[in-house]
Amino acid sequence: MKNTFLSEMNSRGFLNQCTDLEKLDNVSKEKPIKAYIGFDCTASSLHVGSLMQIMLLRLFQRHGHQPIVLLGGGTTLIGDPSGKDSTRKILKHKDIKKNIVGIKKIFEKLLPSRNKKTKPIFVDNYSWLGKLKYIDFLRDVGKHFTINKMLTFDSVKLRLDREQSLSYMEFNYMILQAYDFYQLFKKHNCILQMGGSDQWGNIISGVELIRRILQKEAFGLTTPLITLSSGAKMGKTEKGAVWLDKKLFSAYDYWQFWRNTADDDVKKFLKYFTEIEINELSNKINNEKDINKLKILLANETTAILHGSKAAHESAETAKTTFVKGGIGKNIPEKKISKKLIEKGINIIDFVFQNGMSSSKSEIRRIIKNNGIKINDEPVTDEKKIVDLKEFSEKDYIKLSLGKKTHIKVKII
RNA sequence: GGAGGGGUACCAAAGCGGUCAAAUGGGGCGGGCUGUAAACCCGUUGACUUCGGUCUUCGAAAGUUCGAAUCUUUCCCCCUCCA
Repeated sequence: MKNTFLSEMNSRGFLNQCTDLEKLDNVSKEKPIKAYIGFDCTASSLHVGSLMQIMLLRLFQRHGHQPIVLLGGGTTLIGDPSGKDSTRKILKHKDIKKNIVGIKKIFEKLLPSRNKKTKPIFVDNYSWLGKLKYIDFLRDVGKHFTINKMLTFDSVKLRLDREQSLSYMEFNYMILQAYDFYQLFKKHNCILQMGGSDQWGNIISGVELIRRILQKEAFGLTTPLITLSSGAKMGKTEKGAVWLDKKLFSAYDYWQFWRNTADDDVKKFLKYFTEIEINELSNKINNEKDINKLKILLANETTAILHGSKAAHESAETAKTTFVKGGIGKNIPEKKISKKLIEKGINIIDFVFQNGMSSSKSEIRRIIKNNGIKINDEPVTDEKKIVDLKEFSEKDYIKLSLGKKTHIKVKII
């Protein structure tokens, strides 16, 4: 294979399954194609769980193709049963609309749009699903699906096997997604649908629907499921989901998230989540003995892609001064406190509590007992300690730490 | 429609009148060792506390009792088997 979008996908480890790899490669070599990935609109932002799909769209663009981002304003009303144990709570239409606005912003940041030929096309499947007429839909689309076959798809089968209920509404999800593909094929000549491996069933339903109605060939391909060495789900931390929106998850935290990647996941993540040329990347991976340097590289690259290289640089510097030099970096969250309060003196527990480092005073007490609270890197041993101006004798701020990783700067104003 | 089993903390799961803020395991958190990793070890894991305690928890509500997660009644929800 030459350096095509598929060959790069393959060498970066994105390729899991494809309906017809060879043919798709040929078609995409001849001329630019369009591909789509659908995204649920269950929240107002996306989190790293969706990042792989976004990286895939960027890769697709780099090779001169045009991506279509399908925002599931219609399908989110139903809820995809794939890979889920139970029915999700049903969202209101107006919430979904709000979510779409938020999610679109993320994409606008992550998918370059300067080049007219590769700039992303945004569609909301509510625009056609919302207009469907039930009887017509059943006659035109429903007749192409057999219950026999639908029952064999994992999304349905697993639920039934486990005797978990699957509503008729959810049962229809795959038909709607198949119909989406059909619509995009017709309207935009979109010949490829991509997605995570759990989407395989839904994707091939669409490929088949297109073949049946239009007698045309469409393609589907999936990416592997990301598994962490720990077995946990990607993107969950003690602070909750790792959002791609700066307001929900700061650039510094984002950098830290990647910096804290487990050893066994680093190489894989570098391939997935950075855009370092693949040969160059392989060299780096093979020659770098110090795995921590690779983690820093990963954190720098991923943060630069999402929040810009300036934010990445600052986060790296902050981490360096905070963790390596034991100082206090620029991007450390800063809290302010009035001089008056400090002059009066404030109990350490209240001080930590008011700075939002923990939501429970009991927890703060416990952590103090375990030497987990530090002021300017000195452990606080007495939970009755009063914080006053003495602590600020050298500078107008102090470094307050909870555990090894949570540090804030408290400044007097 | 019939018969039975069950709902306990973040999750799983013990407890079945007082010694229960509730065993144990997982997860989380803090510490140690390290490399801001993994593994391992120690501590901790309802809230508040003047560290004496106080308050709120065992599906929901009402009741019995000096005293209830434990007994009674009603209600809600899950599951298994049979038809």
